[in-house]
Amino acid sequence: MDYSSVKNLPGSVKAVAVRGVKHFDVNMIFDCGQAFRFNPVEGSSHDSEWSGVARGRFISVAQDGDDVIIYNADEADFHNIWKNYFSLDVNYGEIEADILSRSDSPRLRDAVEHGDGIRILRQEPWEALCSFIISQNNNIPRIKSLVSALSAAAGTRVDTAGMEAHGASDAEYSFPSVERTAALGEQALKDLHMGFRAGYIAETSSRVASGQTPLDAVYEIRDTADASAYLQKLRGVGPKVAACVLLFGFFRTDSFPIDVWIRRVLEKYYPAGFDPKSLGPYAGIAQQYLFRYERETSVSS
DNA sequence: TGCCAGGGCGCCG
DNA sequence: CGGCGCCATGGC
Repeated sequence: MDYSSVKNLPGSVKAVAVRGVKHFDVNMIFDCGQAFRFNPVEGSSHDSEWSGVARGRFISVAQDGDDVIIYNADEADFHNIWKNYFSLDVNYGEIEADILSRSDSPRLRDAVEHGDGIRILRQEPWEALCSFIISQNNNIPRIKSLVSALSAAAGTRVDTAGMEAHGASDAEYSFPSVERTAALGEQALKDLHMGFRAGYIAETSSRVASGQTPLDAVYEIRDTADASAYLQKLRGVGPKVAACVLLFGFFRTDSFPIDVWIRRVLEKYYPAGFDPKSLGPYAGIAQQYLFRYERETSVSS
């Protein structure tokens, strides 16, 4: 547990305060490229605040030191949904210690120190799968734009009453179910500017929705390499996308996505080769620290 | 303006 | 199998 107490807050909008939160930095969590539907809240009265749609609900997550306030959620919602979504039932202190115990790389140590506060979100499998198909050969701002457009086109309206001051637009939409995505068809996806990804999403969504390759089956696959191979049966899913889906959509923390940024890290600091298994059961979380650290230290240089 | 982006596919040796 | 060109699009 990385929090100490939970309590409803009075106010015009329902809100829940989570106190004594550890290893939680809302800016890092939503700005590390794992989720694409949250944006910073302009004019927030908190130190930092991000809002967006997850699990079919519009929420805003504000942070002041060790206090986290979730707007448009109450204590029951926290225990039913958000505790799990933010993996607050997981002890990140132990995870960081485990990672560091398996490597003497000063680079990794720096990355972990600077990345403390990142948490892996437990996103829904189809949202993760579709989002990371969209992510291929794309940049994060445009990924967010495309995921937002897809949600508006095929998602359903979510309640934003009273959330205008927390970044809610006139209309917010859930991420579309795989069935509704499949119903869109390839041409509609092209019209959303998905480009060459339109065919991938059309084919994969109908294959999943029809039950030919159900995502639930992944839960039954013990070995992560086998789970990756299963996902790669889907069109538009290669090793990188599969790894991201396993890490962000199934919380398989040993899954280690290798993208262009991580490839640079490995080439520079592990020229003799690198085996993700050497980082243990939380290699995927270590990857997040390295990913953020590499991007952070290479901006305008 | 041109390079690049949290890659995968198809083809070629 | 390993390497390579291509794929649409727009951010920077």
